[in-house]
Amino acid sequence: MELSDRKLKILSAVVNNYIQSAEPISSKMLCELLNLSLSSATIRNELAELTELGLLEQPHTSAGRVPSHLGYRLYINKLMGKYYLTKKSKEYINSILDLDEIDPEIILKNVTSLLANMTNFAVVCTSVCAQEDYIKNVKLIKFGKYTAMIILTTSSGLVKNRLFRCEILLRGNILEKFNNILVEKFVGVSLKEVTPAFIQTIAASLGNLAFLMTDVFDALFEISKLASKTDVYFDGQTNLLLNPEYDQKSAIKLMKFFNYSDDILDLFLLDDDNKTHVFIGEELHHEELDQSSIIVTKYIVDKVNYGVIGIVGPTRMNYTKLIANLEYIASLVGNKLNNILDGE
Amino acid sequence: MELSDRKLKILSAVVNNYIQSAEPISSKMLCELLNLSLSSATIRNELAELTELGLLEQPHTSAGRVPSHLGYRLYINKLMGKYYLTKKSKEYINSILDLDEIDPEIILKNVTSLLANMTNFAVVCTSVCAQEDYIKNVKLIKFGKYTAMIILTTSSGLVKNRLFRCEILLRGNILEKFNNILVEKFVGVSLKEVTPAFIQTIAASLGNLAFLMTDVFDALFEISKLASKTDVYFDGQTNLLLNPEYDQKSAIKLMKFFNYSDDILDLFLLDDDNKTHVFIGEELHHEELDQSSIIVTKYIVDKVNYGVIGIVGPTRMNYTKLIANLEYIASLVGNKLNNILDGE
DNA sequence: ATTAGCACTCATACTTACCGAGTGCTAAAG
DNA sequence: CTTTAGCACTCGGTAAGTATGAGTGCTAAT
Repeated sequence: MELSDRKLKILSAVVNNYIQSAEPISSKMLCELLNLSLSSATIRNELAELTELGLLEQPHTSAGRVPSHLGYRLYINKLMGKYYLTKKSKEYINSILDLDEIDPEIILKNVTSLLANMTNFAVVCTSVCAQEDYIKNVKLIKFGKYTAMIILTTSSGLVKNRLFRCEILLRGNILEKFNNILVEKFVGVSLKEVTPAFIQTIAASLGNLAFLMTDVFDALFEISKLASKTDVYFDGQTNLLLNPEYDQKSAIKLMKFFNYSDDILDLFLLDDDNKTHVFIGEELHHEELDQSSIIVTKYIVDKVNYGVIGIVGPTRMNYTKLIANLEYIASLVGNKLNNILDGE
Repeated sequence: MELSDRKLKILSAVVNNYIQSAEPISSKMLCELLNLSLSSATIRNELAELTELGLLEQPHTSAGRVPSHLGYRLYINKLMGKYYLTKKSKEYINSILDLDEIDPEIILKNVTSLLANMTNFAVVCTSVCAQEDYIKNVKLIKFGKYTAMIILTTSSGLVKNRLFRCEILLRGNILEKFNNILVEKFVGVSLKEVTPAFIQTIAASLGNLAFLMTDVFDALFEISKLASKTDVYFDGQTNLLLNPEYDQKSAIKLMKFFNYSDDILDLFLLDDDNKTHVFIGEELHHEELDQSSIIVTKYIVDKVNYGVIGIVGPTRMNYTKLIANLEYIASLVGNKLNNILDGE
């Protein structure tokens, strides 16, 4: 079914204005805004049909129109224009990100909080999904007579460390020996490969020594597991409280969802394409998020690896502007991490 | 001015019951609870005098009584009994903390979230305030042609790492040389001593080499600064939304305060004594916290060093129980960290 | 010093009324 | 066939009035 140009124009106007004002849009209001030299009655007819089609909704009989989820969907897919960031806001973003910082973890935390503050919504950001990550270096540092620390650095710039306890007395340069073995056997190994079975194989090749290294291997396994788990940075949850669409009750629900559910990340998983995606309300399939939308995109590192950055806010959000900001920041982050890892 | 025993008993009953019910306490209610074989009229007279003294308040003329800040203060200082944790809840706490984990950062994060979940309030916890902390080890790891990572471990078990960029090409074993110098010159040095001036002195003693190490020294300075800054773990902010005393508006104010104010830590600074402290409402001197109280205590590590753990909630909270839990957990954490650092 | 009794206060809930923004529909005009 | 003026209708929001009942303060008797 085809929609007339006029209908599309009207729908577009409703969405744009509702995003601004948070109030249902009336026929009279549209009359003024569109200056199509049409009477409000005509607009009303059009609105009625758009409502019939499920693209608009009425909070109650005597209220103006509000976009439905379908309406938003159409708007996002077809109608909304492209937003171009002002030079000023680009500069602002650059000024925050262009610090000398080259630690990926810190950069990503900064990005998350920057975006949360700029948008006044909640922001989720993941570390680089370490599909192809391998062990770049591993260090053992003596800490006490029976305690040591293992520090693992990966090809994607991640550093994880962990204290662990050894059953055997760590005297002399025994840790150094262990360290040499770890380096020899594990540097260059993909994180995914570091399984108990794999470690077992290595251990077997070491004869008696392997027995002394049980705790070291355990620690290596744990730290590898940790390093291959995607980190999730989450900021600005409380920003959502400031939005009129969330009353106390739904805000509480939302917060609980964010705090107790471990699978927020699932919401941000994307297909293979590198486009920005928008999920609206019910499309998220979580009752708590029916009034919320998510905009999510990838930042690409090293051509194949990537992380995701996403914004969570009420369905009534300024999609064009947010998408522009998000994509700009994602591209910056991608570049930045690329530069760092290029090992230049 | 002396208060009769009976008055104290009544005040105590008001606080105890108000903590439970969150509703103003009436004279009739007290009559039943106290079974002093007094009529409600007598109680009313007593209540009037306690109100006169500023220990109780009335939300409005025809409502029951609620403790004032002064009332809470008296209750906490003099009246409340000691709460003994049940074996079961001790066991519960132990079961969560007695994991094999020996990484201080992870332990403290766990403690913070455990306490937040147990109490349903917000919890703040600091890392060990590193007054006496010194550099235990420092490592340089090559990362790219011009990038390296510095990893600092301190005597209190802290590990901080940071990527940094070098102007000079990092070829051969040059980093190893630098590393040896750092270890030789800086291991054992107190974190507080690592100032630009101190570094300058060291550099001067190295002659030409110092020039090549500029970036390394910068990185060392940055990472020392980072390591000597107390970490603050904060959890359960959104729990506060669940409390009836915070309506949308005050909750928003509170969240803003928590998010944007860097000096939350100030609220938790304590004197030299090792007792648990309670700050009630206005005593905190922050308008946003007028309806809130803080309970805070120290965990002691190594006899002299300590960190703090604190609970933030509405003034109407179960002080005895919370104090008991807090102190128990603090002592566990102290012991645990002691064991780890004892280097056994 | 204690208590029964009573008038008084005030938050809460419920009803009623009214306003006005906005709609849907109809019938006339273009 | 499209557009529009006009009008009745709907319904959320606000305000004002009313009843209810829990709880108080005070007085006078015990």
